[in-house]
Amino acid sequence: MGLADQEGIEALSMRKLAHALDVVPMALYRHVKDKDELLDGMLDVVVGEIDPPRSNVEWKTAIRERILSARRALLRHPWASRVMESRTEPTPTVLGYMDSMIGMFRSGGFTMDLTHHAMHVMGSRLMGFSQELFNDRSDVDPDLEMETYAAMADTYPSIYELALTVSHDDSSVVGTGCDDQFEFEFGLDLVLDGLERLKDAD
Amino acid sequence: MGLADQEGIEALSMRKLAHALDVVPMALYRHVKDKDELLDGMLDVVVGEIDPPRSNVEWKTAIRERILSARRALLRHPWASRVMESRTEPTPTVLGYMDSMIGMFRSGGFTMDLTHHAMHVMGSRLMGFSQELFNDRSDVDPDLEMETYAAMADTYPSIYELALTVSHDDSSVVGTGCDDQFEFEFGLDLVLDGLERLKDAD
DNA sequence: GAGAGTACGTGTACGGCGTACACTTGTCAA
DNA sequence: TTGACAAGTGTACGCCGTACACGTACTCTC
Repeated sequence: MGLADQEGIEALSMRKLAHALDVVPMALYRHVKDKDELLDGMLDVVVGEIDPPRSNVEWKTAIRERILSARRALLRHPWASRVMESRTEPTPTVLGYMDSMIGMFRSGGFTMDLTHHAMHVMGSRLMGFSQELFNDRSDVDPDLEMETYAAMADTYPSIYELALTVSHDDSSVVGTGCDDQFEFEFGLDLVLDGLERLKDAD
Repeated sequence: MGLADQEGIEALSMRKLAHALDVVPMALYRHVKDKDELLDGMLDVVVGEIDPPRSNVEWKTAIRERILSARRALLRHPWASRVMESRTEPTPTVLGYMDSMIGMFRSGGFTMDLTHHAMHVMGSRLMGFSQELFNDRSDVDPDLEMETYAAMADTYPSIYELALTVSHDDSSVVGTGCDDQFEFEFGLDLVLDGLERLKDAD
């Protein structure tokens, strides 16, 4: 996980990991069945970092807090969401997390049906991230970025307009001006509020 | 794309593609810079299959329809969402699609700010899919699947309970009983309704 | 019609990857 | 002392993307 945190997930090959451990690649296979099992294990550690839910608070607060905790865990390991997306089968650890999450909805008064839909709606947000179309990594020079936007003005007028507005709103001079944490919570609350309305409509 | 549709995206290597085209692998590099450019091109075709928005309808209908069209395009090419997730930079085609989507919100009366948040909230749903924790491929025997669930009853009681309910609700005898299309539209409408409330609150 | 440019395909090769299989080595209980 | 067992080793295979140098055939100009 240290290697993935520092060098990026694409740098994590069985060979490089073995080298980092001063060991021959095949030695790893005494400990994991294959690379997938290694990745599953890494994810389990990340999921294990998610705080347990607080009790004696209403469902919305409890779920909100837990999901934000999941998000913090994922932000600590930038590779985790990408790996998570690539997994096709959940590990027991993840199943346990989902089970507990379902329980939180249920004990919050959700019908089984609405809980089901809720889990679907939450989607990857349950794990502390939400699939964006593209990760706007801001590892580019902000000035240059604005130039890029300016060059797009004719071709993509709406994107340009949006970029302008967002930048001006930002307290800093320029830059992407896009607060990921805010956007995440905005979406989370939108969904949770919507679910609450549906629940109370019953 | 035919090869990816039929054999799965993991079977699409430059070598296999070349073989399918009765050509030597390096010949492909006369047409694409590298494999990423090939994948980008494939996605562009998929995005091109999305119907243009209908005009003279309210924003919510227009956006809803367009996203469902995007979803149909993606369902035609099961590999597309996975590849989309893996992309890090949008192509001009995708930028165009996003630009048009932003425009739809704007002309629907959204402030620039709310449009910005809206785009984030929609996330991957904009492209016709939404990131699920795990794709419950139902390529397993339904009976066996229920057995699996039953075995999980003690360890994951909430998942078991949910699986039971969902199965019983289903009109068919058993099976996953999970209508992906319904769940997608459920989530889409939840989000769109929430956005509408925020828009009108201004 | 000759030559040059260009579009396209070829062949070989390199360095990476995951991992199957057969092997040694170190440790410790009986 | 022995023998089981956990851990690490070495070699090898078949895949992958793709750099680089080399054909080959068509087209366009003089």
